[in-house]
Formats: sequence, C-alpha cells, structure tokens
Amino acid sequence: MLRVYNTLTEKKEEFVPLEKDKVKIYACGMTVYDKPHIGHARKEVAIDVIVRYFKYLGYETVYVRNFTDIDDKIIDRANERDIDFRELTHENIEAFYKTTTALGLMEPDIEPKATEHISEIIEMIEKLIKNGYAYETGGSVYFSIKSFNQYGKLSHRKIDDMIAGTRFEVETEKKNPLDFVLWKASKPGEPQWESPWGMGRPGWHIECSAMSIKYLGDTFDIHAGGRDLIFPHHENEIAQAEGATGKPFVKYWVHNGFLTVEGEKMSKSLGNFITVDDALEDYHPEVLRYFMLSTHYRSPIDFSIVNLKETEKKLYYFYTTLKNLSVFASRSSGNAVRNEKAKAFIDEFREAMDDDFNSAKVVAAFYGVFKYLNDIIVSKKTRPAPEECAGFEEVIKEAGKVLGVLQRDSSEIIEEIKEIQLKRNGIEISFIEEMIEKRKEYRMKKDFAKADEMRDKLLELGISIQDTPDGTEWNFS
RNA sequence: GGCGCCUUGGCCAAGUGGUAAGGCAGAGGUCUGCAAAAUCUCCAUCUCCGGUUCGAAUCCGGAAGGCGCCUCCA
Repeated sequence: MLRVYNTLTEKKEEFVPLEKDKVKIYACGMTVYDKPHIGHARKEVAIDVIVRYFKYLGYETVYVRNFTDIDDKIIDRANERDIDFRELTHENIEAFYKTTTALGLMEPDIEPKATEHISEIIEMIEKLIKNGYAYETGGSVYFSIKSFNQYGKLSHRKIDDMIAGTRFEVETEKKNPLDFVLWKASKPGEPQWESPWGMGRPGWHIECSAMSIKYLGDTFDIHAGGRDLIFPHHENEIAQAEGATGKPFVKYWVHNGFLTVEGEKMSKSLGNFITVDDALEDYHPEVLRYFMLSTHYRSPIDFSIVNLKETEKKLYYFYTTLKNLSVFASRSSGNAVRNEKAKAFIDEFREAMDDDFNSAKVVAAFYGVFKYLNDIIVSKKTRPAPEECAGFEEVIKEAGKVLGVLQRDSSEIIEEIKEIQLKRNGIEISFIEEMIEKRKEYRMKKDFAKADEMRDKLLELGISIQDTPDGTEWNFS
C-alpha cells in the first residue's frame, strides 16, 4: 500500500487515485528568469522518481510540468540585458532542457507555457470576478482573500496572523494587503496582452491554476513543488482554482525539502549559488542524481563536497560489483532466476518506496544486496548459479530504473567517473599509466622498494592501485 | 511579531511505542611481495529536563541550539 505525505492534512495518507489506475500530476516548473540551479535539480529528481514509481506500480500517469515564462523577474532580467523577454526565456528553457537530459529526467507528458495560455488565464479571471472572488481596479485584477474563507488551509496560517506580520509596503489599490494580483496592468514598454481590463499580463500564480485545470481537469491527484511554494504560490493556486470551479482542486499536495550548500541557504548574495552546469563540471550526473536520492525528498539535503564524494564512491562500488556480477550472469543459459535473496531485495525496495517514496531506505537496501553479492561472488563455493546472477542483475535494474540509476554499462560509467575525477583533480592519465608501467618493471625485478615508491607517488595524488589477474587497475580512493 | 520544521555515534543518514537500518571514517582479522580492492569482526541509547506508558528516539509539556516561511525563490 502506497502512502503519501500530504501537506494539506500534514499526514501520510494512503494513496487512492481519483480515477482507478490513473494518476494525474502537476509539478510547478521553473520561472525561467535564470539558469537552473541544483535546488531545481533536486526538485526535478524528486518528482521524477515519484512519477517513475507510479508507472512502476502500473498506474497510467499524466505528468504536467509548466514553464512560467512571464513575470516581473523575467522582465527585469531582460531589461538589464536589454533583450526581449522571449529571448531570455528561450535561452533559459534551453539551459533547463540541457540539465534534464544530463540528469536523465523523464519528459513530462505536457509542458505548457504561461504565455501560450493567456486566454485560459483570462477566462479563469473572468470566472473569479463573476463568482465574487476578484475585483478590478485601475486595469489590474486582484483576488480578494477575504472572500475565500478557506484561505490558508494549505499553509495552515490564519489571515490575521499573516497581516500582523506583513513587512512589505501595502499597495494602495488592494482592499487587503494579502490580496494578490491576477492580472497586472502593463507599464509602457512591457510585454502585454489584450484583456477585458486593458493591456496587461498575468499575475504570478494564476498560470499554474489555469494550466493545470486545462490539462488535468478541475480536480486532480497530485500537485508538487518546493516547500517554499506552499505559501503563497500554492495557497493562492487553491484559492484561484476552487474559487473558479467551486470544486476541490488537488487531492495530495507534495513538497520537497530545500537544498543547502555546505550548510547554508543557496543565494546569490552568499556567493554559493551553484547551477546544475557547475555541479556537472565536477560530478557525474548519475552521482548527482543518486546524491539527491540518498536523503528523503521531504528532508533538507546538504550539497557538500564530503557528501558528494561519498556518493561518488558508492556508485563506483555499485558499478564495480555489477561489472563482476555480469561476468557470471553472462554464462546464464537464458532464463534469469530470482532467488530468495533477490526477491527479498525487491520486497525491501517496494516497502521503502511505498512509504512516501523513501529513496533513502532504498539506498540502504542497495547496499545490502551489493554487499551480499560481493561476498558470495568471490568464492566459487558460495557463488550462485549464472541464472541466479542474472536474476540479481534483473532486480537491481528493476529497482534502479525507478530511481533512474544503475542502468548504464558498468565499464562505460566507471570510465566516465574516472574522467571527471581526473579533470577535477587536474591529473593527466598518462602520468598514472607511466607510474604503473614503471612499477610493473620494478616488480618484475623484485625491486619492491622502488615499486612501492611509484605507488606512494600516486597515493599522494589520492590514487590507489589494485593488482588484479587482468593487470593493475587504478582509481581514486 | 506570527506560523512551521529540525536536533540520532567523528561525519552522512534510516527509524511508523516494543527495546537503535545502512554508509563513510577508525581499530583488528582474511587475502597480498607489501598494498589496494573485496570480505569478516568491533564501534551510539537517540540535545537537555519533566510527564504519559508495562515499555518512548518515537506521544505530551518545557528549555537550548539550528533552519525555513511570512517579499521573489525548487
């Protein structure tokens, strides 16, 4: 039984889809005023795994992820660079796609853009005015939060408390300081569209309500996003959607925790702003992905060098084991056999994922199985039959597919990781090969003192070597 | 000022009232020319103080520390 934590009820609930065997998911995508950063990556990986697990369970999924390609920040950035806002958003959308490809994220079924849904937005605003939830003033339209008596139900706040804590300047045309803009009258030179209230553009929250309802219906199963979106963005989305349709908007609200960098919040002012591109310079995409999954999606995660290196080591270990395993599995006559241990692993995997997508627990389960495999494979006595080895390969791939890891060819990915490590450490591979060659010569001459010297030199650079039946191998330790 | 979250061994991290998963690091063993890799063994009573309970890391109250949101933010 799958259980999902719902921000609305603040509890883990049994997942029951609105429509049998079907899950409709909307995840708030980027506001494309800048390049995607690693916080975006975390959110994308989290929702990606959630969607993958639904598919794994046999649900038909409809996954919608939007681009908000018009808002104040976009206009400001475009003005700073003196380019058209469309040029800016196009650029950042391309950058976003680059990272989703690198991180192996599934493509959503639908990717609507705000600027392509202006008429739906206007329609929704008209409904809100008609239903008495919104008012027009000076060419702009605002949502009146006082008129929506459930306002605050998602973020569990009281309106009066929020007003007391208001720190920003109250815009005079608003009836209530917490009222938010649905349609913004445009200033000269700004992007603008025609509307019943004059030229203007949509407010920041309305696009998600309009687009999610258009593609998923008035009520759908899951709406996801970062924690920070709970208020005001998602709170406002509920007010808009339910105000317009009169129906419940979303059944389960899912929010991922924040990512910190070396213990601090990531921000431009702290100078610790890391784009996905930056991160991919130093770490393999699958390492980044696996790192994101080693902590439960709702918990905060700290992006630190120590943590990343540990993850890198883990993946390296997994793929090395997989490589050894495949040697035996390839002798299989054909049919893979899942023995007790293999079945137990899959059970563990499902149980963990059923518990609010607890990928951190899956990580532990992976450890268990890899450790077990390393143990039994080395000995001829305990080594499972080739068919059983193939069975292990199968279950690892099966679980790995949901997390989006361990699908690649072991040898290839090991080489890729090594390349990144060499680059990161500024070491030439030719130097390593030279040292290994020299050591080999000394060893042939039984000059172990000299041979050890070669090894020590490599060790100083963080490189350890292993003598295997197939020759000497090296890796970063 | 308001609302919410977090605090588990040197570090990272699961823990859903029933007697602390896993990993890294560390110590010791096997293997090895020596190593490394792999593997085995060892290594915590859960920030503090009260309370509920036969029994609490898990529930309640309080304290301390950290964080987030309330303004754009995944």
